[in-house]
Amino acid sequence: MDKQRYMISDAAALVNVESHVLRYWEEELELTVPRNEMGHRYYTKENIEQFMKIKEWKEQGYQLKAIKLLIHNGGREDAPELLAATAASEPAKQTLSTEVEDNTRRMEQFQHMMAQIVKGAIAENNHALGKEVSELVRDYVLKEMNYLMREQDEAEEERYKKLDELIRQSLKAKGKKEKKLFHKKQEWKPNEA
DNA sequence: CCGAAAGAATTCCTTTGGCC
DNA sequence: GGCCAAAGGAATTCTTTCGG
Repeated sequence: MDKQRYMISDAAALVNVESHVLRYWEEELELTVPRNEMGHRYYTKENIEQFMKIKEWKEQGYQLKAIKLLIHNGGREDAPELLAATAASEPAKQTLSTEVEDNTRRMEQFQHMMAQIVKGAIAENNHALGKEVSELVRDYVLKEMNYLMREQDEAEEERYKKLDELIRQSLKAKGKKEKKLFHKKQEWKPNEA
């Protein structure tokens, strides 16, 4: 099967970008573009489609790092959603109803995302991706842990407040009782030397 | 709000190799 | 040898993000 080969100028024209952009993307996204006998790049239809997809993602606002992840994730259909979910994690925090539902749902999303990412990384057996994924996961874990721990801290603080309040009330009640007893003792007051 | 820093994209320049 | 196309790297510009 002889595939049609395009020169960089042709490919650039087809993708509707400049040739240096193709070289730049190739380098930044760690793409493998075949070379001919002269060492010149040549592009197949698949390559061009890939670059078209990259351009589309760029236009949707994805950064090259994210696109790199998408590409090495095998162009999964749900990959953009994964990234979008990561990017939107902050505002999403404010829209949920109760704390319990919030935490449960977040943990589920977190677990789901972790599973998807790790699955992708293993499937690809790609070290570079592994590094990228670990960085992504690390950041996400830190954020999540920070958020959950802060919530936990607040809950604990609230508990301590209540406990403190109870102790105060208890002491107050006890104090009144003792005062009563004291007064009783005073009333009783036996003769002393 | 502004400046610094970082990332992305572009421009410019030099070198190389094929072809006439 | 001159021309053209392409590679590659350095420098520059533009855009976005972040901290004070």
